[in-house]
Amino acid sequence: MSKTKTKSAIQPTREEDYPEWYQEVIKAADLAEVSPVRGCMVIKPWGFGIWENMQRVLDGMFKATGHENAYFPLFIPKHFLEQEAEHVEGFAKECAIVTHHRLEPGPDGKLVPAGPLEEPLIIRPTSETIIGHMFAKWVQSHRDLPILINQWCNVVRWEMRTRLFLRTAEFLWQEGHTVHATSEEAWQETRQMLDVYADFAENYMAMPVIKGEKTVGERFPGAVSTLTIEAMMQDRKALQAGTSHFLGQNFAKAQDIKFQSESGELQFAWTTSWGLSTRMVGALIMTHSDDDGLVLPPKLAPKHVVVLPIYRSDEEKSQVLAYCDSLERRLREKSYGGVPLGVIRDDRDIRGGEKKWYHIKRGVPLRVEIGPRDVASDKVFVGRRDQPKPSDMECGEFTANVAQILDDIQDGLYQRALHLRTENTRDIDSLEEFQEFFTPQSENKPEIHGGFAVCQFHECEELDEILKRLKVTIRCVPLDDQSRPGTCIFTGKQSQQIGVFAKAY
RNA sequence: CGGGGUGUAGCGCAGCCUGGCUAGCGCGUCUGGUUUGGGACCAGAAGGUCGUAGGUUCGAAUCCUAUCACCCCGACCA
Repeated sequence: MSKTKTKSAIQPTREEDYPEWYQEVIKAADLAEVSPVRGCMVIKPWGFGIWENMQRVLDGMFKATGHENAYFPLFIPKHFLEQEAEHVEGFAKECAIVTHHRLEPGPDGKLVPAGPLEEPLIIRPTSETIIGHMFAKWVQSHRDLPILINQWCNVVRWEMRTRLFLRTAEFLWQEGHTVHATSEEAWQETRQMLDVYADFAENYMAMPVIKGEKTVGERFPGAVSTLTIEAMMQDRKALQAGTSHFLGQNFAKAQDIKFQSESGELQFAWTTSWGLSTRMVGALIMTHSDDDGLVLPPKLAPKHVVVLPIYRSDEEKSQVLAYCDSLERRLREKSYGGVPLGVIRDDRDIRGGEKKWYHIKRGVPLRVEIGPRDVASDKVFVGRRDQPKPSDMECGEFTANVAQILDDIQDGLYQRALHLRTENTRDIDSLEEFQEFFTPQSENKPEIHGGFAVCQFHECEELDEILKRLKVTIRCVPLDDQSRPGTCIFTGKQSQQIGVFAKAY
């Protein structure tokens, strides 16, 4: 055992080459693959199943907080994007543009674009402008407010680098857009949705997050304030997992979203927007998976239990399968996390070991192996994805406790992730220590190092340069920590706030 | 968009420098057999316009030119 134990299902291991490990986990779990289209991925059923669960949970949360779903066009007329100055500047470089509406055969027989459009159409990188345009029509009176809208859709941002789920030219997300009569109410909405995201991350993804505010440099283009949830991946880098923006009156003024107040005067409205994308699937992978492949938090797993019948003769087969039928029936009556327990059976005619590893690599939380011996003793052989060794259980005990076992896995994953973050978060009060913290031992092939550094700081150009050199970014100013006066550890200037610093995706 | 690299079977690669029989290897696939509470073994088989277009040559995966795509390092980013 000790001899073979060193070999993991995924190679390289996290320690050996984290980025490569990440790619291999996706491949081994059959979540997605690169497409023939530059920068775009194909999400395969197992990966899309995770996203569907994310959608289901989040959609429920949005509706519980009073939001409604709607749909707006994929195309945005170019001049819409030009309305808000900072917004244009932030997104112009990464826009895909449609300039024609027809194809015609060219001289060499190949199709060439014809019928140029009078005004080019931008493929939405985000929908503030098109939705704001509609809002301007919908809002007349204070009685029309608030407007609480969410849309599930795809967006395109023409990025240079591609990493499956983390950064692709096209990705899926939800974007919430709301309009309010007062600044206070819009702020409250911005905070509320950040809390919804944090709730989702911690209680469904089992991923601890830090809630914070982005600094000016990291803010959403056009926003007054951007709130974020930041998570630590297993390579100790930070991943921005969701953002909620207080847009103030910037977009309302740019797009003329006005209403008549109770007292009859015309006022600009206050807007917010908030979004969370398929990047969360990447976050989930990098938070929990191990050197044997994907590990899924049960609350978002497309399936919870896989039943693996084991038999040789036809006689054994009928016995074992009958037993599986009855077990599966009982399991399907159960529910977990508000949905029926997801049970699948794998009775493909392949070797048992191969089959077992197939499901380990895909991250199915529970494997139940049933052979003639188990049938005879009314036991099941239960393998938990979060534990190396399977164990025998009374069949009745298993079916009675399956939800609790899944909860236990869910909780264990959260605790493990929280532990990693706690272990690798450090309060730092000198530049020397900061540099040491973020400098790998070996320069050529940097080992996993660093983490979250919590430091007193003051935003300025000098700080930007230091951070750029170290490839570190300010993740956020944590909301939980009250601002406190002190000295910037980088420049010695007066400082009013502390920040979380990390290398980031 | 700058700097570097790679395109050869479904996947991973060798061959290229120094041009030469019918382009190889590993994994996977298929067939047969032996196995069977564990990612097995043996034997056999299928599968390639060597990224694309042009050029040099008696002869090009190999040399030259152009082009496209992808990867890595920068700049940008949910």
